[in-house]
Amino acid sequence: MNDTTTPSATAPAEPKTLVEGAYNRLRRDIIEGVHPPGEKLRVEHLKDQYEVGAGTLREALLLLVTDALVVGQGQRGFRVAPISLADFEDITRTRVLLETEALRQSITRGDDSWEADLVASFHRLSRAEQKLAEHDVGTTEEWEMRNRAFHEALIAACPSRWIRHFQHILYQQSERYRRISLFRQPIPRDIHAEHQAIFESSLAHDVTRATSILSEHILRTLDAVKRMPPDFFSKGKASR
Amino acid sequence: MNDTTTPSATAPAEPKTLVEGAYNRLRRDIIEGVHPPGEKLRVEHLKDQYEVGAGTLREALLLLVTDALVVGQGQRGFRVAPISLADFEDITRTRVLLETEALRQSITRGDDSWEADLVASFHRLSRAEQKLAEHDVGTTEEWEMRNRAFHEALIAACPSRWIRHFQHILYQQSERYRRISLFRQPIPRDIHAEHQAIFESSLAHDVTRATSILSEHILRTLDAVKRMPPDFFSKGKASR
DNA sequence: TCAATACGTTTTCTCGAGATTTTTGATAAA
DNA sequence: TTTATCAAAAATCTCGAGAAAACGTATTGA
Repeated sequence: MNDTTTPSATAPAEPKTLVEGAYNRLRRDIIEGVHPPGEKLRVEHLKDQYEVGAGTLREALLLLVTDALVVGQGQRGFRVAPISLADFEDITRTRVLLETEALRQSITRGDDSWEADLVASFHRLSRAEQKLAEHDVGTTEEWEMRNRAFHEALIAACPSRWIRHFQHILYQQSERYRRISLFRQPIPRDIHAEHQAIFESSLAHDVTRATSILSEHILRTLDAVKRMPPDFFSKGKASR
Repeated sequence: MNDTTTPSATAPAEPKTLVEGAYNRLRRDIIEGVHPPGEKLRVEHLKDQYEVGAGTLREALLLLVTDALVVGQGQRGFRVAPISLADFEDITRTRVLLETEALRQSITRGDDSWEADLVASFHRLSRAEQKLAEHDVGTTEEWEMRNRAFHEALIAACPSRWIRHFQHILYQQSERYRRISLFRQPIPRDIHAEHQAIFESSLAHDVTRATSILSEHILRTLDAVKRMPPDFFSKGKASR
């Protein structure tokens, strides 16, 4: 929505300020689970870890409230936003609502340039999935970036900045759930096939088919998380 | 979504911290147009006006980025988010998408308690609209609060926190447009009749009718804004 | 007259220290 | 053992000053 909150997912874009730098690193660490859900985020400790002043780190935390990755309770500091199955179900269903609508508009309005970008990002994603299938270590990071880029390319032609903004937030949220759950067990789904089906029907401007497959694609991750051990979410309550 | 960003619209809830206090007052002033769109928000000037330190005011501005009422561009300070007809059209259509879905779920799941709250908030809104019709001065503030409360009561039974969160942001945005445009000219619409129709069909659990009327209700404000003088938005560019 | 450069001013960004508030831990009472 | 009270410790919130960057203005040269 603006420079401060969306530092361009494709090009990392050099942080122009210390606050932005701390914000970016903190966000990555939260999404990757370095700071687990519910953890107390003490300014005094974190300022050393991220090598910035106390005020600067506070501002970075405030910015993370924007992404709903951190919750602040006045006079009682900050915490990593907690997770729960109910929350992920909510995220997923809302994401389906927004992302299918965005894809519908994107396919309808998408021009040659949109198609070209989509082809490119699908190709990059395919390569990453190929490497992933060959069990190359250290490629999940790359896959995550390209998966995000692919999903953003799909809806890039949607003219609604607000839908894209909300989709960005929700994607970020679901990425957190995916990282701390899915990658701990082998992925049974043929994700590449799903992506290919979405890609081809989108390129063919088949709105009905594309949105339908995308919807299933997103919901399938919810099913996978539902099959996690039932006490998985309950332990992410508090750090003390 | 959390204490910091949603200080409970119904009960103003004493700000527990100076940052929250400055945040609340700044937000109100931006929505009411005291700080017009595009205005540069200089910390040095504003800290005296709102009687807080520079760092504190900076944090309040950061929080306003969450609501997309302020945009910050690293190393170049903050501005009131600009407005445009295209943006309002986007806000309105996205709001229709989310708010009709929320109402659908709310009507489906709403119990007796939801109905009771809805009846109460509609009554309060009706009284305010009565006073407004009698040209009582200084009641628009009250009407705004009750109108918001009514719209929130409608979707209160929607179980999705995320949809309600996004709806809250979009409502706030459209309130800004409404205040700086609609109330400058007499309101030709019979808004009370529209509200009554939404109220009655919702209470009757008539999903199709309720969502359809709500949709028209929201879109009608867009039509009204479209009839504003064409140079209305272009002057809200910059302050220098 | 216009463009480009250099200087001075304004503003933002950053940090560390002091004042409040919350939390912790121990002691005493029921 | 549990509950209540109170003091110490830790963390948060707040402020003002210094460093860095951006902006506006005046000067210079063509």
